[in-house]
Amino acid sequence: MDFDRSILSFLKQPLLDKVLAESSIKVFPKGAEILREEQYVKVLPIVLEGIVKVYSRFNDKELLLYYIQPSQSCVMTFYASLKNTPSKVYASIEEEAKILLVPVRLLPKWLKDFPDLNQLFYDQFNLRYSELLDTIGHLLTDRMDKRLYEHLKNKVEIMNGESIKMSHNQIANELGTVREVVTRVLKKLEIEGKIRQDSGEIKLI
Amino acid sequence: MDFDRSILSFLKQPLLDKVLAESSIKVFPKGAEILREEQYVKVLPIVLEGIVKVYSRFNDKELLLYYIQPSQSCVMTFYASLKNTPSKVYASIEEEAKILLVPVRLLPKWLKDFPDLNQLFYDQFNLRYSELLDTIGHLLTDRMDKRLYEHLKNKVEIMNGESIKMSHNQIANELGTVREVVTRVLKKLEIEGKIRQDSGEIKLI
DNA sequence: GCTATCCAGTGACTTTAGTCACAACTAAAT
DNA sequence: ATTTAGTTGTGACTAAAGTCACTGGATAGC
Repeated sequence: MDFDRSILSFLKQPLLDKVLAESSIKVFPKGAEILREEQYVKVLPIVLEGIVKVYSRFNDKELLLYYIQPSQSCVMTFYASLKNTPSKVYASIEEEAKILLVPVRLLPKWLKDFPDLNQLFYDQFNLRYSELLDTIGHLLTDRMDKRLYEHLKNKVEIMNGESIKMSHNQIANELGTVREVVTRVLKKLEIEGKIRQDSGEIKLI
Repeated sequence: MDFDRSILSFLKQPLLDKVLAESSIKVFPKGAEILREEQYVKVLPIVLEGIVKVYSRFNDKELLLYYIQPSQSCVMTFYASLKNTPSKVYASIEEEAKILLVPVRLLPKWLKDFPDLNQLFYDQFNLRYSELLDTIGHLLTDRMDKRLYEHLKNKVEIMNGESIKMSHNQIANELGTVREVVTRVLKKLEIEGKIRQDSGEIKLI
């Protein structure tokens, strides 16, 4: 159980002890798929380190829904587990992640014994809903150049890095568009002096 | 307190009595705005009869988010009230509605005393999130003709009526597009024999 | 009646994104 | 070293949606 306890500060004693006693910790490598659509869920993941990406797929198009950062959980998984319904989304590891796996069979009891825990999930639900609303707003009103630029800006912030190492194709997927469009728009952003690309890296300016 | 009690069957005794004792019922006329963005909320509405429309606005464009049908509540309002944060969405009356207004100051206590109540809100949150996901899916993959047709189909189903009486402009707003596009696409759907328009009514076929 | 306002219809045009086809480069694999 | 697969860059084209400008109808208020 080697991790920074302050990450779980949202869990008060004595709940924290109970959770830790029943849970396990696992490290997942970059790129690992941890949740497939239609999958039934048996553990609730709480991210301790790293970044998890949650996305949806429509026909052949994908769309990034949100990132789960340390001390956040996947509220979609929570609900799916609570109701024992299959997940509607996918999750994969964006940056190698250490994840606390909480067995869901104990959740109902904990929610009863520690009602404050509900707050946590309400907050997450609300957060994700708000993000989705923003996404819709962007889809509806912004053109690709703005969407792409905001996406990149958001990405470097969340990864708290300098640059982005992704293929144009991957980026296109996250935005629900196609490679050529990304290539073209990136070039345009480069000419406008907003980004710089070299050797497969994209740097914001 | 004149309404069909079975609509509130999701509230078990003795909570139901407490809620009814503290709440009031009000009838709102078609078109009334009951929630503005950025508004702080003091009552949680539970729809007993009629339909409430919840929508969002991005710059000048609107987009329909969901309908609240009888026995449903507005989970966005719930959260806003719980956290005392302003609402991010708008709500207006689509069909004259009888609404139970539950004062939010009592909610925290009730949630503690009757933990099952949380389920209700989780369900609503999940429902709304799923709907929003669908909306995004349609925005991302469907063209206007399909979006419009599905929208109309959905609308008659929810209103359980036969036809739709709305101006092209209103429809355009709900879909986040403009009047001319709706006019044109409706004409196209009419030629394809999927709908019929006469004297301001749209009938599905 | 006359006028103001809202609504539907439509042609012409522009813009944006997506599609197609193909060339050139890189890096890993045998 | 040669093949293979994945990646980027581009030009030409298409399709969809949005914009503009204007028409004629319907309706409500005075």
